[in-house]
Amino acid sequence: MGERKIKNMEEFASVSGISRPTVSKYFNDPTSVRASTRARIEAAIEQYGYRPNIYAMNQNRQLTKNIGVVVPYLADPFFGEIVRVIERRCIEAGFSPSLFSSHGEAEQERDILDTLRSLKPAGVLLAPLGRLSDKSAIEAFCRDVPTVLFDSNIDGMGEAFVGSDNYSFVSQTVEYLSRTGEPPSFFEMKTPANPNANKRRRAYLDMMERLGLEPHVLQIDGSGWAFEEIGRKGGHDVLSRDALPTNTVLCSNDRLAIGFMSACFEAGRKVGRGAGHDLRVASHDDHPFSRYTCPSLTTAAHDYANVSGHAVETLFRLIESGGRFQTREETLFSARLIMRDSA
Amino acid sequence: MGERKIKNMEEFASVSGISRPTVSKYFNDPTSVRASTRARIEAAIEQYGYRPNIYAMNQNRQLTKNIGVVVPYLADPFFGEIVRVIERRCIEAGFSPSLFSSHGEAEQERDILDTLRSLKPAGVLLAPLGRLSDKSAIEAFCRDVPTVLFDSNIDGMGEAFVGSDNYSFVSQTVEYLSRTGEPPSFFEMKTPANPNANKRRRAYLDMMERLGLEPHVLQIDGSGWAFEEIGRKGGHDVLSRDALPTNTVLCSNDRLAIGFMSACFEAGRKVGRGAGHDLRVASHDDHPFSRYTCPSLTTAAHDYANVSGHAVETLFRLIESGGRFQTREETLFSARLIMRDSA
DNA sequence: CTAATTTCTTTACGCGCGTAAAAAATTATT
DNA sequence: AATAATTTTTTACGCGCGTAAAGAAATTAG
Repeated sequence: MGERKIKNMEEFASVSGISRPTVSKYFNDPTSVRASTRARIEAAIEQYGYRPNIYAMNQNRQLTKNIGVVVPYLADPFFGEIVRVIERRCIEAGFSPSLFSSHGEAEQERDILDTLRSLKPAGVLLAPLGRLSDKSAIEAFCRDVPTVLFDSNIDGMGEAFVGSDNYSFVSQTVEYLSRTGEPPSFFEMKTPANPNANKRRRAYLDMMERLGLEPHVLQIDGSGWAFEEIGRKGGHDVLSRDALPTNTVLCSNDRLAIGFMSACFEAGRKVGRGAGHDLRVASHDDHPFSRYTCPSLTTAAHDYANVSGHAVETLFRLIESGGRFQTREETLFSARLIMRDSA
Repeated sequence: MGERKIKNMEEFASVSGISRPTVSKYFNDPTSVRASTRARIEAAIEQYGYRPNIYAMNQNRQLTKNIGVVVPYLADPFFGEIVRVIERRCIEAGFSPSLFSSHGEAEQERDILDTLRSLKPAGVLLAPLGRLSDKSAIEAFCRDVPTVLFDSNIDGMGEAFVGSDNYSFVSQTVEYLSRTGEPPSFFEMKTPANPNANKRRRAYLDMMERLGLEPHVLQIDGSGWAFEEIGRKGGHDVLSRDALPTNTVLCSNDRLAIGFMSACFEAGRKVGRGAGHDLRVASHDDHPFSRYTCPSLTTAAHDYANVSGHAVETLFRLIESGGRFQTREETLFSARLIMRDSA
């Protein structure tokens, strides 16, 4: 690199000694040209630092090499991790990921889908808001663009869903908690934004019944995505009303648990197991910060690596299959119980 | 919306009864056409749901309407918030933000700058990795693309920098801590990734000298972005070595403090002020989770709103000025002390 | 109401690349 | 070495839009 600046593919083709259509073919798919030709082109790229104009490239291509990645909420470190893996895999496979966050708002989600449509992506990985999502907008989008849903499912939408098996989270925590101490109450938001929450509540009720235990669901007020504050306020409410039937609380998710534990601390209730502790708290998700709560939070971990990895692979297969699957695929990965000090 | 599908601008122009060049002008800048014309075009957009092909639009435009937004680390909720504000403001101003995260890796940062170059953005908001950044790559990039740095500064690069005044963080916390109790030691990573860390250490040393107090810096091992774990390990090390000269610790940033407090809890040391507590911990950043540590963390808050708001405004001014400022601007916003329960 | 000004229409060209078709060159097969 | 199969070159067109220039139309000023 260092020669004079190449203006366009015509010029690049001439300095590299390869015809323009072949160069164009190379940029569309490097493996589609003979190895010796590929080497010459790559040497020239190295030497001249040429990159084709992506706008001109994508204008006529029926399908671009773009992949849209949409998450509901960026300030949740959970998605930060997922996105990191997804982006890396996309780039390795020769795609250009475009990242979008709905920031918890349905209107934003709609706008993002609109924007994505005009990006003509080869495929989209979409983690929808959930309950708040404009279902019909998502449905219409999925009809036009090959889409794999992840994290939270919406029945029938997209060609596939990849996520965690909520039942496996709850069954493990409930089993563990009731085996090692008093049975848990279930602490959750009254109107949860995420459909996973409903699955978890049902799993809780089911597991308690199976174990022959009396279920007890604590539904707290609050809406939106400020889970910690909702958990804290709800926690204070529950504690002051003395609404806990046992000394064990199972939170629907870690962020709620972080808030709840903060309320416990403020109310002078000691969280942990064994002598000298007032109550046990456990939760689900293995949020990146759950290791650092005081005490560290016993939780059930997403199989982050498999969820993100399999979501990407599914999308690649979908793209290769021309954007449609015969039948909608649903893949759920099991959780892993992480025993720490809170329960 | 609901009529037949419009294929291109030619067709849209004819159904809307406006000539194509005028329609083109409208999409480039809606205010550049007469109000009555604008109304007719917008009615037609509404009716036919037409959106111009962004690839064709951007191909010939010397300057696109894209704005690149680059953050060093997505899994940090701090940046999630910043990005939310920035994106909203960009969209309101008629730009299309493209979000990128370096995920803590210099190579990724370089690749992102490469990608951004080919996006031909009108401007870029860049929060660099800091110490790890490939300075020469950033410098070369800033020469080609109008760039405003934010969060962490690199001397002389970009046309402007917008961030927080690290001195104001530390001076407030040091002043508060030494006024209300024993003077603080400063707890930080030996080789911090972020240049803000160095400014904070110097501010600590300076403030302690001013107050006529003996400074004491605790530099702990570890590199990378897993601050909580580094803080926890370093915390255990410091506590077990009995290396604290006073009962007060000031952490360089909240994530480190979260780890440190986790170590304190594990070691049975009670954090907080007043009787019955072993040590006080304070920190800087007002990380979204700092309210929910146990005890809640006393810290100095970024002026999030002003930093993100002013960064965007500065970039808009820069774009309007043709991409160059006479002299590099530096804007620092002061921190606000948030007194909670940890100190 | 006329003149000056602003806005719009008409016409026309080009951007950088995708892509199709036919011919030429290269490589593989027998 | 001759034939078949693959890959590349040549030639050519078009995508959807930006944009420039000249003239027509609409608006504003006087």
